Order: sequence, then C-alpha cells, then structure tokens
Amino acid sequence: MASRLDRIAEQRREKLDRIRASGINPYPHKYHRSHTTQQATDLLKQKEDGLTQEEEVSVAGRIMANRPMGKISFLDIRDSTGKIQLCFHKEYLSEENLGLFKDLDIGDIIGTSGKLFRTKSGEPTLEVEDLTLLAKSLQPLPEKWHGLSDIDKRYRQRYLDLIANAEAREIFRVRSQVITVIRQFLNQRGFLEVETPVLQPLAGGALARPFTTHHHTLDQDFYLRIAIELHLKRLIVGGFDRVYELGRIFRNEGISTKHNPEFTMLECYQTYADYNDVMSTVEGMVSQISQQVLGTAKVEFGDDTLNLKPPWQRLELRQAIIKYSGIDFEEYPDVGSLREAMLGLNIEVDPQKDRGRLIDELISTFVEPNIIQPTFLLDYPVDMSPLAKAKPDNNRLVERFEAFAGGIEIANAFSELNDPIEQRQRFLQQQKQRQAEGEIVESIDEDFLLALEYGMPPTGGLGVGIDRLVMLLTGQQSIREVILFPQLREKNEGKHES
RNA sequence: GGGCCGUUAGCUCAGUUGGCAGAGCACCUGACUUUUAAUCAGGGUGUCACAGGUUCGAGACCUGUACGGCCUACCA
Repeated sequence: MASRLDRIAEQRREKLDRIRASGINPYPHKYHRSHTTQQATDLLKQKEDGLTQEEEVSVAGRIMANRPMGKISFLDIRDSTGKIQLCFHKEYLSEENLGLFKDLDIGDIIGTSGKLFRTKSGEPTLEVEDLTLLAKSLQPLPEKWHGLSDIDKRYRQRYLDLIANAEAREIFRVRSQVITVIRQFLNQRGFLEVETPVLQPLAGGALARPFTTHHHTLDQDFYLRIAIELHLKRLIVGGFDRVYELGRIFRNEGISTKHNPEFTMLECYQTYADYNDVMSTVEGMVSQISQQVLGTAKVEFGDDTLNLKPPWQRLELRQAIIKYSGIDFEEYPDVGSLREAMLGLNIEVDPQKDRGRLIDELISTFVEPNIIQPTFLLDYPVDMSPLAKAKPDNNRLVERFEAFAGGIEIANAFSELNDPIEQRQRFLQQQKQRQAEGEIVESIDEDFLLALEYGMPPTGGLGVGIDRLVMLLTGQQSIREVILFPQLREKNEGKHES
C-alpha cells in the first residue's frame, strides 16, 4: 500500500491536502445535476431555436482537457452521454471557487452550474457560476491524443481503456444492446427466460474439461457448468414450451483470440419445432440484432462485408467438406480409413482422435475459415452429436446445424433427441469411446435420462456464443476485445499495487 | 505445452557500431479575456520488466525468469 502511495503524483496529494484544509470535502456524497452533457447541448439548441427560455443548467463529469487563456479557462468535462465545454471567468468566481479551481486537475470529477452559451467558434459552452469538486483524481490519465494502446494495460485496467478509447466504449455499448435485443426478440416470441444451476454435480451437455470446486457444508465436489442444455431440456419436460437462458459457461481449456475460460452463451429451446425452424429463428434474430443495434444488416468484418439479411445459405456439411477438402466422409465410415484419407491432405492427424473429432478437424481446418457470408452447415455425423436426433432417412447423420460467418462459428443447433432409450445408448457409446481413449469418463446424467423417460416433446434447441456474435458485429478479431475483463495470468510483480 | 516477437518517463514512442537516458503529450513555474491536440518561454520527473553473465563500460550482447502479443497445439 505504501509503495503505491509513493507513486502518486506528489502535487496532487498537496492539492488534496490544500482542498481539505480549506474545509472542502474532496469526496462528497452526491450532486444534483439538472442535465447530462447531451441534454445540456440539446437545451442550448432549443433555446437558440426559440423553443425555450431555459439556460441555467448543472452538469457533472470528469475533466478531460484544460485550456487556460489567462483570465479565462476552457475545460472539457465528459459524462456517459458525451462532453461539454466549460468556461471559467476567474474574475467572476467566488474566492472559494477560485481556490478550488486552481487545484483542479485533468481527471477530477466535478459538478458545475451556470448559463449555456455558444462561443465564437460555435462550441456549446457552460459559463460556470458555481463549482463543486465531486472526486479528486490522484493518478494521471493516459495521453489524450494517442489514448491507451498497451494491450496488457487495457485489459488489466479496463477502466482506463474506457476513459481513453472511444472505440472500447462503443464495443461494450453494442454488446449491452445485443443482449437487450436478444431478450426482446425471444420474449416477443413467447420464450421464458430461466436460470439454472452453474454448480453441478455432473458437467454435461458438452464435452469439455470443467472447472471443479467444493461445497464445504455439503462436503461435495461440484463442476462449473460447461453447457446449459440438459437443464433447459428438463424444463421442456416440465411443460415450458419455450425457454432460454443467457448465462456464463466455464470451460477449463486453452485461451486464445477465440476462447476465454468463461464466456456467455445463449441457449434456447422450442417445442414442436425441428432444426429447420431453429434456422429461421437464428437468421431472424441475428439480422434483427444487427438492424436494431447497428442500423444495418451489413457488417464489416476483416476485409469482408457480411450480409446478415435472411435467408442465409444452407449447405450440407458433407458437401462443404467435399468442396473445401476433397474428402467425402461417407466414403470412410470408420476411424481408420478416414484417418488414412486425411493423412493424404498433408495435415497433422492426431491418432487419439475418433471419427467425430477427425471430421471436426476437417471442418475447422478446411471449411470454417472459408465461410465468410453467413451459412448454415447441415446434417452432422452422429459420432459428434450425441444429443441430436438422427435424420429419418439416414441414421448415421443427425439433424444438426452450425452457423458460420466471417470464418467463425456463431451458433450450434439441432432437433433434440427425445428418445430416452436411444439417448442412453448414445451416452453409453460415448463412455465406451472415451474409455478406449484412456480418458476420464464422466458418469451418465441419470436424472436427465429419467426426465426424458417421462416424455419430452419434439424440440428444436439452439446455442449461440454471444461473445463471438459481438465480435462479428463489432468487427473485432479477438474475444478479449468484447469481454470487459478477459482472463489474464496474474502478475507476480506489481501485486502490491492492489 | 511448443515456436517467434515484445517490455525504455504517468501515456505514446525514438534510442545508430556497446560510450553522459531522449522526444511529444501529461505534469510544474510564468505570460495570455473565446480556446478546443490552444499558444509562447522555462523545467526531465527514469529500478531501461526482473535476476544473473560478458565487458574498462550494457537500454543495446549472452543466459534464465515474469507478463503480454501472434502462430501452433488442445478444444462436442
């Protein structure tokens, strides 16, 4: 703690002491502002248009710039709606205000009141009559022109990133609105928003390494959920015809520009629907989000312009893999022959991988990077989709699709398997597979199977990675740019700072 | 986990062949009554990420460590 105080600019502490000595509380409890900076600017325009006589306002915000001109000074303050220029005439200020004014710094939070006017150059300005310090800043802000660009610092001290970089503020504003529109979209269609456990005795619904934790009173180990799926399907059994959850998922796996250990997933389930209906839901929802949040269905991503307007292209997975890699997985019904064929493609083929994961490898290596315009890949091998219902005419394939755009996966959906006996067989087969690979085998979620045995209506289910969707809509190439506090390794040095 | 690259003032960045640690912004002092990246005059505020090593001398060269970035690997 002491070392941190040592680093605080000495002058600012002196100013703080002076302010306190003059009887001013540098950290008061509240301030009544009559207008945001945006509202104040609008009010001035209304007055100029003769729509109002009002000109007295009080505004509050952080000092972002100071331009002293001798007897007058221009300062900019910013709040979350924008900024406004303040004009201080030193001659007009009270003695107390003048003393305080001299000890102000860029970064301080202040409240001011006075009359609105426009300068010669047309800048909306508040002629300050009264000044209140709301919070003294003891740390210098990042540079005004270049902003903050040190990536490490931008993520660890996100508040500085938000203060310094308008683009960062915009990304998180968009993210918030995307989630708002998703809720609107689903609520309007009769979906019920629910919350299901994050702490689970079994981590099911996906195959990923979970985080583990322990509950002391129960003296029981728990997993942090890796998917929401199995609980939402229990609710479908329970009679809710349309449910969704927007929630945090945790996967104890690698960190990359497309993976964060905790991320946000939307899962929604609708009864009496199959994956064709879900496709309509996805393309409708994503295009509406884009239209409502960005005002357009066309988004720039990398060097491409993506057109999110429905209908999106539909392409059978088998045909897509043939198109981009030349391999027809239907011709290689077993692991050995498929691996053989893939070796001819000059890519590394992990001998541990089963057929499903080999196909997954083909998708991520050859197909995914090539799918720029929004596209549904349809009909996945049953090997890699244990929770999806088989196609009526081909039990090696399931009614499943993944949606891709800009080279990244944004949604995964299927006609849900609701035959409890087949579901049990799929789980058992999966267990056998994992066992053969010498991996840790999770026990089967018997409670979920029991729920299915009571009868689950035909259901279409969907999962959407919200972080990746926001990447797409904001043109960001790294998931850390759309997560406020992405996971970083803790620094050993500098820990004393906090 | 592996490979490559990076880390210099509060921020953004220079730093030549190994020879006194630099600039802009911020900050401090002074001038200035309509500026807006205000301007003008003056002031450098530093554990060169950390720890060793080579050398008369290291920000630079070597080794290791930490953190980050990119690629790769892992990834229902």
